[in-house]
Amino acid sequence: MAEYEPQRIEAKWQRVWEEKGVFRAIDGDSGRPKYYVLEMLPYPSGTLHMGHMRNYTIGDAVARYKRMCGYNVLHPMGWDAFGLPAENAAIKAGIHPREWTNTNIREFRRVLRRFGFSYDWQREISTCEPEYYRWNQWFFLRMLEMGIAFRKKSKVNWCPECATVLANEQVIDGFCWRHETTRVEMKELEQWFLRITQYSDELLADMAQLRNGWPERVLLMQENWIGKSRGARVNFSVDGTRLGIEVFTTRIDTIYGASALVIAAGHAKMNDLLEGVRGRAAMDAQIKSMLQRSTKAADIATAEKEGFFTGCFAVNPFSGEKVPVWVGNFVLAEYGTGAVMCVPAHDQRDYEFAKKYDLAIKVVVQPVAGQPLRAERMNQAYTDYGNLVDSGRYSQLSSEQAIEKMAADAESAGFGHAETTYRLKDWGVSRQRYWGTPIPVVHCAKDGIVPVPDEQLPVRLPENVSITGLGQSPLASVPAWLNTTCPKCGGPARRETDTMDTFVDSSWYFYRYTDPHNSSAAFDKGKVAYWFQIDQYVGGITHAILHLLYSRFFCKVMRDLKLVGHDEPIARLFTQGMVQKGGVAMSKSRGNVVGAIDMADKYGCDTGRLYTLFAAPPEKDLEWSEQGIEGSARFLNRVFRLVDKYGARLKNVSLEVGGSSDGSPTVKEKLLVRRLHQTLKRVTEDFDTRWHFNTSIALIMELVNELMAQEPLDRDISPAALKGVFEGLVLMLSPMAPHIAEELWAMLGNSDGIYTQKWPRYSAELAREEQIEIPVQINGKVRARIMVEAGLSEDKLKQQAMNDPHLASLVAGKQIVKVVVVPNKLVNIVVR
RNA sequence: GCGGAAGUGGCGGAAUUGGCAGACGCGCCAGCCUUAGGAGCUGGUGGCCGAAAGGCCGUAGGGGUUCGAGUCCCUUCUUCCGCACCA
Repeated sequence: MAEYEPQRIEAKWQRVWEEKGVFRAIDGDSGRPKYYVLEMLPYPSGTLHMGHMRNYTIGDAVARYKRMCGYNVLHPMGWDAFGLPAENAAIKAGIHPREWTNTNIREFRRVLRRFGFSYDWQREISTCEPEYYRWNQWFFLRMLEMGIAFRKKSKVNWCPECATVLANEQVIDGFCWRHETTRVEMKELEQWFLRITQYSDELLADMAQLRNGWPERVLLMQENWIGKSRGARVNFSVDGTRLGIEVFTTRIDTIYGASALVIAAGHAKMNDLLEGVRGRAAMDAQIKSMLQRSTKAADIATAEKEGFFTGCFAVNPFSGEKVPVWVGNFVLAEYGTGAVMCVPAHDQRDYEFAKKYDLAIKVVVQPVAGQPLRAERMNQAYTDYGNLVDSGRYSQLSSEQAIEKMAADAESAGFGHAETTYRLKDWGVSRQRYWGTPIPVVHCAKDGIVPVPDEQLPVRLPENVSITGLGQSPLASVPAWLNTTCPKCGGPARRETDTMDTFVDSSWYFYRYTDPHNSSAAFDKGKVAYWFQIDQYVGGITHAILHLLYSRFFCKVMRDLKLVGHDEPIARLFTQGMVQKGGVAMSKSRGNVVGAIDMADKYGCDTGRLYTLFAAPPEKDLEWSEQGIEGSARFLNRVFRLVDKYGARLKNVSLEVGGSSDGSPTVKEKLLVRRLHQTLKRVTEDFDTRWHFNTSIALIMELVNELMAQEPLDRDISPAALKGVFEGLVLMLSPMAPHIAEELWAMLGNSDGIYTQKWPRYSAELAREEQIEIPVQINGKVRARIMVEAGLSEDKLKQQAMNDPHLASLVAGKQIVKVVVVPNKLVNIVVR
């Protein structure tokens, strides 16, 4: 009797798969449909734990299933290898970032291989290699030509801990995304940006293409992030000066109700406005304290509204009314125009501000129905649309009509116009760090900023750099690298010392997998055309806005460069839940990780895979349970023992998979074959539509339970029938627990591996039950069950139910009002 | 505050189209086997009443539609996630 030894079996089959190259994707194979399934590439740092493994296991199960269904599957893996931790390690331990990174990559590769994921390893990429980042530089130069990459002096988010600039997307509630306790500061710097805002509308509109394949909430988060808002700009002139202050409003229809103009503390015209105003010094002090306080978003939102009157008045261009100009802490300098009109009756924030500082509350929009509003009776703002009152010649228009007409009138009168604003800002990509892609431009005293010519790419990172984490970009301290000649005039020039945000690397990496070794282009257009779009992307929800938005943006740039023919790179996205322990996501810093290798050593990777798929549906968070994984281990052991017990007897039996034996099948044969096909049907459906692997596994467990219940399996069942059932079982298990499946397949006498096998087709005929149990209800409560022939007509089913003696006695003496019959499902007798 | 997702036994979860609530697994209980078990096998396991047959209750709370509701509608509550003074 053999014993299930997962480690031995797993190593053995991994070797076979490797030797036969069974996971290789074939470029341009026209005989089979293509399927590109991808898991988000990991950042090689720390240890791989079961949270990572869950992600890869889901992708792998799908890849293997699709391969069995006859697809030419592209399932690659690579490394997001540039980034800060490598540099920090260099500072701390004196290891070169490249060495640190490559050591981690080796470890990650070892773990992923240990789990037997069906990657085409020949396509492996690592973003820190010049062969890869060279194309980051190439794309950057194209974007420079297109005007999408540009330089501007701007206030940037600066993390003192990272000693570098952060993108808006990397600032979380005013703190660094890597350092939860480090407050992000604002600094004025010359920076490189990518003009993602040029695609704002398209990024929004093309979500229509993603509606069917992406989770609703990811699209929603992106939509909110882009934050499109239609409204109008209106210029208020400051009384007694030549100064104008523009406001942005989505509710121009309420402008007659404006009782103040409120500007942000950081408003660009603050200095001009306060010029010569009395009490200036006190105001400056207040402004300063307001500017310092803008920190954590959640605090800001709940903070008490504060402000002060500037002593200036502005003229409402519609009404000619003079309104006081205030500075308010609730107005954002970065959004819209940094100034708002304060309409207390129709905006809740304005209402609170007005209440505190005793500003006039003037109702100018009345609800269409119900009691008319009266300012003195209001205890909150009325923010819905309605009909205008006390609004000059616009009175009686509806809000909708007024919004359109007033914007048009403002435009023809020259003091405003309709405008759309976005929350999305251009993507700052400059980083004052070493371990990233050098930005391929030089600074020449004569010619200014000059792009490095394509043929001089890649601009390689110098290897001998002292990294201190202090001060300027580390690249500035390598004179041999820094000093170069200007490609234009040949004179002395200095290289750009900023490197690119690593999100640039991951914005297009999945294209490189289609052509990973191309040294003359980022990729061959034909290969991308063959493999794209990505049919299925699998990853965590954490990247809902950063990576997934940047990737969409890059795709559109590539399309405009005529490199790709599609608008969106990813047809379907699946966001799997996190693996938690103690109610929180596994992470090294929390110290609650369950190591992947530990699991493989203790139970075998098949058990680890099976458990992560079984414990919860893949989109849900999963709480790791040591007892749970024991259960999965027990199950695989049971299957192994069962096949082992009868395998020898079945080895030399030949058959059609899942077929029945000749002649008249026994009751046991019919039952087991039927169960197999019923299971097959539902497991196939789970793979094709829902990805609820937990129910698939439950069904397979039920099949195994039935087999055990029917023991002994060498009596009343032909070897061929039994072998057919066993083989079907093993094939179904193979995408989820591939190693043990191969072993069992071999134990059943097959010399060709499962990797040569097609996914079994179920037969509706064989799956059909002959006799089924029908619950019979009386007034909706189950009172009896009757066994009837399957597929019985409505009339006959009703008749059989009514003829049942037990039911007849229950119904006796009552009036039958109605009988509801659902063929093959149930009967409900309604009595009075 | 806005937006979204969710709420089912002791636990993870199942119920795919409105049709037997609790599949499957964990845990627990009892038994068998064993020198031994963190192994294996068999049976039981939502609550209440009952010796049993059986009955009643039960999917966060309340209401509704329906022959029939975990599923649909209204409403309240709770939890989690995202955004957050976005004008």
